[in-house]
Amino acid sequence: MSRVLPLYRPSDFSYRYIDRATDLESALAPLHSSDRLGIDTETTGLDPHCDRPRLLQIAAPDQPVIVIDLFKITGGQLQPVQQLLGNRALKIGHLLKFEIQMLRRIGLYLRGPLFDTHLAFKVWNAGLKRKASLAAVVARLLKQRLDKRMQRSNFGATSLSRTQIEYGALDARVELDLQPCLEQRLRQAGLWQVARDIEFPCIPIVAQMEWTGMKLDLQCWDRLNAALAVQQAGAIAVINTLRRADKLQLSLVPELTDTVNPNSPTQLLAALRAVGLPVTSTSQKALVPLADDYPIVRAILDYRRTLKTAGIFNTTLQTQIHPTTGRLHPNWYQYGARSGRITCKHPPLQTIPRDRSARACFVTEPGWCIVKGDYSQIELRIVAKLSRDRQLRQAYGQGQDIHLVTAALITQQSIAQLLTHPQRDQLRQLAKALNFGLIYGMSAAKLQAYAETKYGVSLTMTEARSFIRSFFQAYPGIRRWHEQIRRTVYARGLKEIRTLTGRRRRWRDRPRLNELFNTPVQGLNADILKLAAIRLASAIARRRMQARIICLVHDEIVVECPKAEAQLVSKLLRRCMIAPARPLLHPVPVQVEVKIGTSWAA
DNA sequence: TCAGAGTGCGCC
DNA sequence: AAACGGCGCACGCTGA
Repeated sequence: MSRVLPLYRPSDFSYRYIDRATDLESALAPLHSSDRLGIDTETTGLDPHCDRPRLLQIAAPDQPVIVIDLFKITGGQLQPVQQLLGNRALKIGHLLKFEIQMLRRIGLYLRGPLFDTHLAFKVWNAGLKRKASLAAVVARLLKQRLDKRMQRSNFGATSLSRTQIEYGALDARVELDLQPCLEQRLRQAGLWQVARDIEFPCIPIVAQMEWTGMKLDLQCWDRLNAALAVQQAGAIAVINTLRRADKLQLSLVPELTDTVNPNSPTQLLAALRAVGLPVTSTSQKALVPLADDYPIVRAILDYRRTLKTAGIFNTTLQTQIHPTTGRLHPNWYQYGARSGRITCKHPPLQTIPRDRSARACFVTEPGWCIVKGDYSQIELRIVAKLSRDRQLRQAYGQGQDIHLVTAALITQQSIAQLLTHPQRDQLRQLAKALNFGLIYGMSAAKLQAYAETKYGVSLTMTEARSFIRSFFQAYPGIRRWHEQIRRTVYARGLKEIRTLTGRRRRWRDRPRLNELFNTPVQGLNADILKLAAIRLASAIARRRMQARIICLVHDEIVVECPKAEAQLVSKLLRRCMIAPARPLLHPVPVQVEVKIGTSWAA
């Protein structure tokens, strides 16, 4: 049963509304001695490149909240505000990436250590589906109700109502009450380091990525889409030879029957069965084995592949180019995935096809270039570290091709023998499927399907089972690592697991084993990427360079910089990616590949 | 009519 | 018993 919570309204609450530049300096003076400041803005909208901040509310302990009207006080008059925002006090806010961008819009820069109550709540709750809005966090932690009715009111109005101003002041004030409460919980749960050293320092980078965005070469993109359209037309022509099964039976005039909609699994399945194909599903897994024998199946798979690229990117990507900046400004979610990974949408830059032709459309301004760094096989290296498997560690230690090593181990051949093996490439592909699947506890049935669809390797169930057996015999450390997680977490019914840095993922119900195997790996991967980005951003800032991080894709950092900075950026990028990873993966070596180019394809 | 679960597939 | 994890998006389909 949900009881109605009391309205949030601290007894000592007061505020001062400042709309004259002459009052600003004296109003802010008492706040300079405070070591923590609650920060909030009220804006005319959510787009930092179109909309404007109207109010800036700054709360300090035992002081009235200062509410500054940014329509009335502007430009150089805001100098005293910048002094405060740039000082060494802890800046506390909810979703600070947004405040940072809005303030930047009017030339104010928020500096100093940050404490984000949204992210702190995420760190504490990762894995649980809990709302993390300010009101939700206040309700859960302070057991009070935050009045949000003014949130969508018109903050662009010439004069603001008393209620609007008070509402803004309360939002800044509540940050001061939330922060110690959240910090205590994080400390008690052993999550303070993750919040302080990883999540909070990452906020300005995320703000920067949203603010800067990425440039799309529209002509390049159109050419790509034209080529895709041709491929797609070809595939559709083949598919159009299919007729809707229901009409096929009913109609005496086949010419008038409808062709099947290739996007409808139901219609497709019926049509394929009607022409005599032995299928029970139209999933990739079911269709791939038939592709060689039936052109129609090949056409369906081709169609789906081209549709994917064309569908998302032809229509949506172009419409998402910002009218003011001419660039794509995705939303980045710093704690988007339960594992701690960053996610991205509108547009989903992290799912842009990997081929050169697609990524080459992501470019930069004349005189600038793109430098990108990739971790080589970071997930498998993390497994080598966590499982302490001797084989795996040794292979990485000697810089061997890990997929080939696995191929050698399961076939009981030496690598030298394998190099001259007639099916060398196929065996390596199979080993790749094993490496990526089995570390997270994949079943024989799934392995069979996975090897087929992803790597084009056909296996019988018996073969799949025997490969799994050989895999774990070859890597007994991985088996022990699984066993240990099963024993110490799964069997005890624990509902959380952590990464090496202490990041935690929780479950409401009992987690599945596979999730328990995966989370420490994917989570540590996220930790490493964030640490690397933080290090790089600070190296760039220290040198007052113009370079900026514009995209993070799980094991990849993309930077944009003037050409003159390229060499230095590539050096820093490599150094900053290796530095945090090395101690976390020790003794497993880290490998980073850096490229300089004029597009994301580099 | 519309929200939402389901399918399928792009990325890591 | 059931079994690789993490996402976002477009689509057809379903049920209220």
